[in-house]
Amino acid sequence: MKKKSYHHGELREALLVEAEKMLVEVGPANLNLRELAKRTGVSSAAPYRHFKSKQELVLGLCEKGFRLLTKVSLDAVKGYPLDPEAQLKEAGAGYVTLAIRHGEILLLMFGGQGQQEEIPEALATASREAFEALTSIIHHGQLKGIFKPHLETEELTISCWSMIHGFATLCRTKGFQQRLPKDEDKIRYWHSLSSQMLNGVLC
Amino acid sequence: MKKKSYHHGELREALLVEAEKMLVEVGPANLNLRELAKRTGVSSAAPYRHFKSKQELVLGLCEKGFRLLTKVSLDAVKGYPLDPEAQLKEAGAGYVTLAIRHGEILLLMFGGQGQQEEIPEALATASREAFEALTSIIHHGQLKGIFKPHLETEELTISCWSMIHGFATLCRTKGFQQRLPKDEDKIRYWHSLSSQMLNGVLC
DNA sequence: TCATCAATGTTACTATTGCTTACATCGGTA
DNA sequence: TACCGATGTAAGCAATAGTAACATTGATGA
Repeated sequence: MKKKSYHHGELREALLVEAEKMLVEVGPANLNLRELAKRTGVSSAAPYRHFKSKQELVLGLCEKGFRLLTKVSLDAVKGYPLDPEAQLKEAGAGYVTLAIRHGEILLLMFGGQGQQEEIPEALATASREAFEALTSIIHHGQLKGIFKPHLETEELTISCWSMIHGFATLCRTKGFQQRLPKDEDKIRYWHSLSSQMLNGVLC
Repeated sequence: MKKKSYHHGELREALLVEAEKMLVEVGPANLNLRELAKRTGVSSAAPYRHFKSKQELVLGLCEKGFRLLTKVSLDAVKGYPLDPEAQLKEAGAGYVTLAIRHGEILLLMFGGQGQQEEIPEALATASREAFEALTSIIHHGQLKGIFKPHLETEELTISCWSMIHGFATLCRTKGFQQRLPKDEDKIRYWHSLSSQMLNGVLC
């Protein structure tokens, strides 16, 4: 049981966790710090000790999201150590799962909020690492001669990311939800799509 | 020269036009009705005669966006009347152009704002029509035997849309902007990518 | 011709919310 | 143990979404 002291102890992390829950409930437009503070059990000014502004809190969420994204690719590599093609498909499936479970954050990451003028170093790093993790899969696939080796690695990565990212974000639109109501459907659909989509990548 | 009367005349449309300009300048989070009203030259309460809430104005922007998207596909068909493959590539290029010119609206359409609980009929229709316009290209391509005919049309459409949509939205992320700073670069890049990406679709 | 009316705009207001300032409380440490 | 930096609270300001009551207009029909 948590001690109920004057100081919270891990307020920053608690705020991020609560913020995502709230995001799911009320949407990005209705996320407000007063309510968030109340839910977390602190005064409305307390969050400002950990985030300079509401915007910075949102960027904190984005950073978490990119780290999740990186983990998706890394886990895919671990899951199929010697099979870049399987890694790529698995990474895509993980991406889709992420879109289902943490869709609101994904929207922040690639949506309006996370795309402002000044991007903090921590966020830029997290974003770069996510891209590099996927690039690594592609690169190894090229070295093994499974993915087209005559193309630029980056170009191939962007191509793959476009497919994965596009499908994952489309999964979150209303019209799509009607076609694929259940989460399992989306994953299954991804596996079906990825085969034909990756035709352009495989040798 | 405009007449300066008590009544504006076309306030609804004027607000939408001004809203997009403002969106580009200040971002979705900082879009506010007071400033928008001032820019349009009316009082801060006037917009509420045309939009029940700020949210509804945003949905109005989304609707405009989907109509632009529909036009992209229809124009591609007109441009290459008998060549579904060229139509598809052209539609993709148009999509990318749209992402460059009206990126903020595209983010609203597939981002958080446009994805709320109740979607008005007009917006749902506009969205459906955009999807159908692309579906139509794919379907004709299948009938002509250019696109894989043994696959479900819808599945093929989703596959294509994922690729196009993914690349178009990625075009708007910071990391990407560094790699492809100029607009022409992005279009050229698209043409380069689309060839390999469409490998999974063509016969 | 002109009284009427619906549409559309304005002014004045409230409630909410982001953020700041001044003060309170805690845990670690010299 | 007395201090101090980190972290919390309370109170309040300014901006903004939305509402209500009133003003202006052009169209309509007796």
